[in-house]
Amino acid sequence: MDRFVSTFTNKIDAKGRVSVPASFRAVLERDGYAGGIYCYPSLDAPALDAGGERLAGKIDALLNDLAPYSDERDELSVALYGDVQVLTIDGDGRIVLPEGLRKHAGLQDRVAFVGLGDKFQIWEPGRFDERRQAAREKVRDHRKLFRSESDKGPGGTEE
Amino acid sequence: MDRFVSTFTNKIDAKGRVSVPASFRAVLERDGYAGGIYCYPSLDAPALDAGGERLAGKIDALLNDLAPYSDERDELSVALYGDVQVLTIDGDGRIVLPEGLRKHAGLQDRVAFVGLGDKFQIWEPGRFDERRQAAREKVRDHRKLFRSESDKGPGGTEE
DNA sequence: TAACAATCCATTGACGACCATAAAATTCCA
DNA sequence: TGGAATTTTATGGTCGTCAATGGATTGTTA
Repeated sequence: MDRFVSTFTNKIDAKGRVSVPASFRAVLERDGYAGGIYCYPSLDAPALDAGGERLAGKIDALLNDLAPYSDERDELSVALYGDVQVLTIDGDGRIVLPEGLRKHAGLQDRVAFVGLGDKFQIWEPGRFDERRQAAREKVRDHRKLFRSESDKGPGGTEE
Repeated sequence: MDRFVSTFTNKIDAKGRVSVPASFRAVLERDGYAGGIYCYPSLDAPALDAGGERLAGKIDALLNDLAPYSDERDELSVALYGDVQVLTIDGDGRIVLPEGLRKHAGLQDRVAFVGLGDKFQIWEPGRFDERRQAAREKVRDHRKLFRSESDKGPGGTEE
């Protein structure tokens, strides 16, 4: 297992600690884990993006694609790096979410960890449900991409 | 046998476990089985879609067609990865269906496994019957196309 | 020394591994 | 062909382990 998959909802305790799902921790360790996870506010959602070294590498790559002194790159650099927090994982697999991050995602007492393949997001569970409903509507539009293979009639051949 | 065929109805026990039909397990092992099955809510039915590595590969392929950091991809990722559960099969060939999935399909104490070729669906038996009735209505309209088929239904094992 | 952060310890509840039984299908043999 | 024996499959239960959670204790710094 080398991708973040599935959704897990955990509780924030009185001291602001949350357990990172065990399966996510396993992925992080394979992913050049260096004692902490990179976490920053999602650019287009009331959520947090998080991941390990691979995610950090992708951010670098994204910025390197932009012209070195462009306004666009400067703004994106600030937007990404400026808000990045390196959250250490304690001995029991928990992290502490700083106030700024909690506020951006509207986190109260429970958080949803949502696996997205090479990164994962942290959502307030209620908001995530709303977003998921909306996303499913859109996937419905792409249904045709699944159709061609799975709806073939009897007698179809496989590879 | 490398495709999921037939319908089997099994029971959910007190711990939420269900036996995956033996013939389906055989297909999964041929399909690059890696310890679990991928399962998510069907987009257009009160049922669950499930399959092995081949199905997971299709999801990846769909996402890889989209621009890496687009909003569209993020949304689809949430809908697909976020809803996907990796269900491990225990030593006796059983899986546990999490609450969220059970709710979407309206599963109570019995489930119908419906083979669809390269994936299969999981239905609440009553709902599946309704759907099959509807399907028969349509088949009746097109009966001329199926002249040669004399007696049997969808080929299912029913009790 | 008060306040806060990091580490350690304890409880509990869920899940996985394992075993036991029953029903059904298949094989084998008279 | 009939029926007994064996294997496969479905289902039920038990027990141990680990993850999630809550609380305590130590350390650090203003």
